[in-house]
Amino acid sequence: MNKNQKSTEQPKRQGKDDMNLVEFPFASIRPDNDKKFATFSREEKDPNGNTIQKEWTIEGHIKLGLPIPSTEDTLLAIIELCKEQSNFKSKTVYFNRAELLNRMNYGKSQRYYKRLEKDLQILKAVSIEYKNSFWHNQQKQLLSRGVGIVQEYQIYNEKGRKAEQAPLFKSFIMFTDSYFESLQDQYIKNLDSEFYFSLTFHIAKKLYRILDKRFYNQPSFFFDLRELAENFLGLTQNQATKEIKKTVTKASEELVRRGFLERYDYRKIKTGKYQIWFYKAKKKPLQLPKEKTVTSIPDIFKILLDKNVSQRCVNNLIKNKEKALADFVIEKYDFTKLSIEDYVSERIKIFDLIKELGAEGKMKKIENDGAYLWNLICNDEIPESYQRQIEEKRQIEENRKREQTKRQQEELESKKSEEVELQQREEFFKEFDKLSDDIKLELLEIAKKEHQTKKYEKLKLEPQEIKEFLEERRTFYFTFSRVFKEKFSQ
DNA sequence: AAGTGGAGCAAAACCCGAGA
DNA sequence: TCTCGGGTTTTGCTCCACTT
Repeated sequence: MNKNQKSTEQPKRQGKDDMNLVEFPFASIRPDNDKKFATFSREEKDPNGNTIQKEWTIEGHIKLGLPIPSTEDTLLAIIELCKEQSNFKSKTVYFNRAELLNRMNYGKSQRYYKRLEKDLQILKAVSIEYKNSFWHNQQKQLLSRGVGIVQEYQIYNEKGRKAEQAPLFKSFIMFTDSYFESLQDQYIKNLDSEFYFSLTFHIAKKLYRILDKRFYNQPSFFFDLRELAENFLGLTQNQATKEIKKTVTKASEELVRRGFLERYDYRKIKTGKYQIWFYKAKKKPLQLPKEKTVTSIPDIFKILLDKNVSQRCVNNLIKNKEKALADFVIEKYDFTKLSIEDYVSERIKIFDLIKELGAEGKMKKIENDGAYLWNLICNDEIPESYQRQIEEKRQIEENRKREQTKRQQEELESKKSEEVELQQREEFFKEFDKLSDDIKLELLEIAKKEHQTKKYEKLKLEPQEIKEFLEERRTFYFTFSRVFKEKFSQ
């Protein structure tokens, strides 16, 4: 951020998200210029419990193909701009490429400029056909509808001079009437665009939007893993489950790391079929947690002396406070908000960590403690390699803690499910005892055939032996009890 | 048969310095 | 402030050997 910018607080960004677009994969994660359209469909229940078949087809640019993840980012940034510029009163949105890229947290290299142009080309060409899947917020019903997004755009090269005021000399995009109307109908939700654009993985971004919508009125939500991957996130169809898991895990991890999710977990339904559960974080971590114990001033300076910082430097620091530090350090940190004691205490912690790494042989050893620490305080000089190591260490510790809580959670859940299973077993054997010998044998034959392995193919048991056998063989018991349920639920 | 781990690939994303 | 060029890293995916 430019230091010369006005010191007044930046107005809060007014990100908005198109709720119809959240529901289906808009951008293909794996770009393929030859693929000109994609269709997705799924069954859902309407509020009355009726099953509806939703379908969604997106057609891309004749040469450039389907939208890519950045196309979706560009669209969201433009929607945000539209809200900021006219509160959805005007379908024309003016922009400057550098500012738009900045908004999306992208760099300003030529690639991004080219990509932005490509995104606009694609947005202009894209057409979406909703079948039973376009929610009309005024009619309050699902419609079938075909819409384009961008009717027209212009890129004006601002190079070397400021954009002139006349609209002719500005870059702009103009939404199509139908798309603009849907924006005005307010089937849009707030989007924390600062957070959204700060996410690294495109899949994490999409997942964030989907979950943010779901979490509106409930703290947890689950999806069928494959359905989520293929029909919401837009991952390649028919990938092996473990591949889907790998990708979805990566995205979910980022959302946990960034404090949006408290946790997520997989539940195996049957072989190759998983549910994934997401739990919303209770509080959004707004800032780094403050240390509870702040060492008092005299203690801090004693520590400095203990670590061989010279008396002269310490005196200077006591007398002049932050003015004892290098100018650029004073500029870098806001000492109206950060006390000098906290700043020094933080540096000492960093120093201790670096020292520890040196002792472990992971880093070059510090030769002169006092000089090093003073340099760390006065010039804020933290070697990059040390920073990396510290970051690594922090991550390892964080992961360890997360793993621990996850394990505890899993143990608790498995205990619970064990209890449930025990109860079910008891109930099952109660019913089982009532069966006649013939039925028991008949069920055994069916279960042998339906069991996932063939190892019981030649099993011969007397009716009175079946119960004991089932009590000992857990997996076979499951097959048997399933067969039992199927037979008696008819 | 389903699941895991790792190597490797192509393309996109990212980074950074230099020039207009 | 915008554009360009290049080199490096990351990402989504496939393939294969191995384990459960």
